Amino acid sequence: MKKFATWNVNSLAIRLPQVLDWLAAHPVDALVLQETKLTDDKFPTMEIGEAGWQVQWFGQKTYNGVALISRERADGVIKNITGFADEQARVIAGTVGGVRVIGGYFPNGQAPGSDKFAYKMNWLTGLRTWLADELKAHEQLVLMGDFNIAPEDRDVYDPVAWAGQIHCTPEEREHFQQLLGLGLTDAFRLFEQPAKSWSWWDYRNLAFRKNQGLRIDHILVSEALKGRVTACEIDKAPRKNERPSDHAPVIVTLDI
DNA sequence: ATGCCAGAGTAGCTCTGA
Repeated sequence: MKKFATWNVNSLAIRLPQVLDWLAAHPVDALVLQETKLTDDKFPTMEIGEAGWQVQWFGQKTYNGVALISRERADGVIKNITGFADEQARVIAGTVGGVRVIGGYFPNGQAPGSDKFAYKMNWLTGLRTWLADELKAHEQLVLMGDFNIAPEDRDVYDPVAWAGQIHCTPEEREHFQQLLGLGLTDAFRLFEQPAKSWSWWDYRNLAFRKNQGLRIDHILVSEALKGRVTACEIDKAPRKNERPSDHAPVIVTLDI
């Protein structure tokens, strides 16, 4: 049995103690982090290593930044999307125990029609092109991260208000479907899930207390792993911490 | 119609996030 997880921590400098606590309680094979918001020289390599974990990291100043924490050392580590030139640190990939683990912090996109939205579309195309090659090279693959896409209306607390808004545009949802078209499966939807399951809640408006959120953090698995998924859950517990990230971790369990 | 909250850096405000 293997477990993999993803968590947008919204600053690892702030959230490191919570990440170490979470790992101690959830001994996963690999955890990918997004929005570390740290330059590589400031990454807490020591603290993570002392807790008994291997780690690969790829960051920049102020924004973005990703990491791959694993029990076994990750091989074949790649940073960002091969073939897609990018100033922003958004992807880290590595092979852990024979499984290709890809962690991504997908662009936010800000608003349809903006430059940032155009960047998001180009980035998604670049990701898909590269992923096709990764899937050819690695039969067992998990793509995890903050996709910044709510795939369907049931992934949105108020789909009428959010219709056509960022994370919910037809263009973004089409890109999500094209990722599935590569042979990937949304592990969360392999199971019956509670209605109103979200992975992100706005810090404002008491959104968590009112359970007003979006499901934008996902775990997609390759064909070879699809039949091996035994569970996929969102862990809301860390969102109840005193100083939480606005995102919750998502965990997948595989019978491999 | 807008901002709410949170984090980081150019700092005592602006930018970005979702």
